[in-house]
Amino acid sequence: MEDLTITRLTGRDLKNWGHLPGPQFPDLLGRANRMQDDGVDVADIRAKLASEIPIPPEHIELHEDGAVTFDENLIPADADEEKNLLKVRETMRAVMRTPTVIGGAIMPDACPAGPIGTIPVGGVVAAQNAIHPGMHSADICCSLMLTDLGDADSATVLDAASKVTHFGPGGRPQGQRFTVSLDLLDAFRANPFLNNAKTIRAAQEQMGTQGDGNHFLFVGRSRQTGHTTLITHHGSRGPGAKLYKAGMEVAEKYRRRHSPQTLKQNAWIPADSDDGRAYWDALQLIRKWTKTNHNSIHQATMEASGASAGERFWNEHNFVFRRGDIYLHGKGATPGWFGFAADADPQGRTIIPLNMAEPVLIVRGKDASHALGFSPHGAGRNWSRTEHMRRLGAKTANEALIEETVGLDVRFHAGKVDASELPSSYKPAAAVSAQIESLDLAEIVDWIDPYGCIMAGEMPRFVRRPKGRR
DNA sequence: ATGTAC
Repeated sequence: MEDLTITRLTGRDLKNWGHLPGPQFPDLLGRANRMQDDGVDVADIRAKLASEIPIPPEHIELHEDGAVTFDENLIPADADEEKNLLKVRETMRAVMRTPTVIGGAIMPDACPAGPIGTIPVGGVVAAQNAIHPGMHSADICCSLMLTDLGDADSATVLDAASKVTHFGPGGRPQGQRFTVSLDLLDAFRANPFLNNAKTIRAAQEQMGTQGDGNHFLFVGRSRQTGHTTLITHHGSRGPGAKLYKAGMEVAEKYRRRHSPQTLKQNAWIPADSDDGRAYWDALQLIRKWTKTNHNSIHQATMEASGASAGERFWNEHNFVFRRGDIYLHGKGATPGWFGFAADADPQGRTIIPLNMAEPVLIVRGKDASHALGFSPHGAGRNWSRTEHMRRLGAKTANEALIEETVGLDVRFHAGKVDASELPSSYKPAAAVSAQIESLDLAEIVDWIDPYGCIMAGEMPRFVRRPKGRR
């Protein structure tokens, strides 16, 4: 005789049918049981609920190793540079496996940054319909701005700048803050990636600040015009760092769902999603804030020195640029095609610094296809900070500074010489200049010979407090 | 890069 006992449906049955546990699960099971109580056949119940089985997330596989290639625009000059190139190559090769990536390039100043598979400094990555927060660097919109100050006295300008600019961590003290447009702050509040109390506060407190590391304020003289020239280098400071973090978090959610094989640092936000559109908008707002940051320091320096401004232009070298549906990520790479930004120099000029003792190059990019349209952003480093200290040997940072910056007025805001910013810490400037031209990346149209500069200077190393104690 | 995870 047939057994007519019907076992009551459980969550296990639903899972066997393909349903997934979640907030909707109790209701789903309740409905299944009620149908069963009403005498509905189990097969019919299963069929009735089938439309509620979630569609599994689409998984996107990595590219085969070597399937997507990148262009090398780097001529190593010695064993150190050979070693550097090998490391850059290895990390770039891993980056190229990212599913969204369709191409890449390295610049003459390329050097590794972070674990294998992280876009190097001096790296460019092209992705289709994807924004990779980890590929525009944490210092979103790190950039340079130049103002022609005519016949202003260089010493007067540098002294004035020393008084008005701000280096080091954090923002300006109360009473010395620069104003930030209320419209810009409102726009921050309207963007889901920027509508954060700490981001807004940092945007207010850190306007008119330059941070640390390789950021600088440089005064020099143009070979073309003979004019005194002010150049600043910094990025989006705290607000940008916060945006970077928020972007990485959202990208990580997509990565886990759709491409867990992709390296964490190469996670992306689909550009055509709501998240993608909001993140793109947030990048443009951070860019606007950064431009204002440069402008405010130039303006304050001019007012304090009595100089009047001639032409002014700027360019970012850590950013994402859109050409068609391709998103070009530059991490330490200068965009070199005409009109890379609506507010770029109408003459197509961009700014490439080398080191504190060398002229800053003014170039016109050649939109070289073998460089994805980019040129380098500086001289690049061959060694880590510790390796550089080792190579200085018995020489103190102060002695090295005196030796390497004869005739220049170099000031460290925090007082101590930062050895990692000395000229000897960078690749030979001449080699980078030569490669810009020999590799046909850009035309050098002017040189701003150094008078002097201000940098953050060495700061005491940050040590985190032991966990659980204060 | 950032007062370096709240």
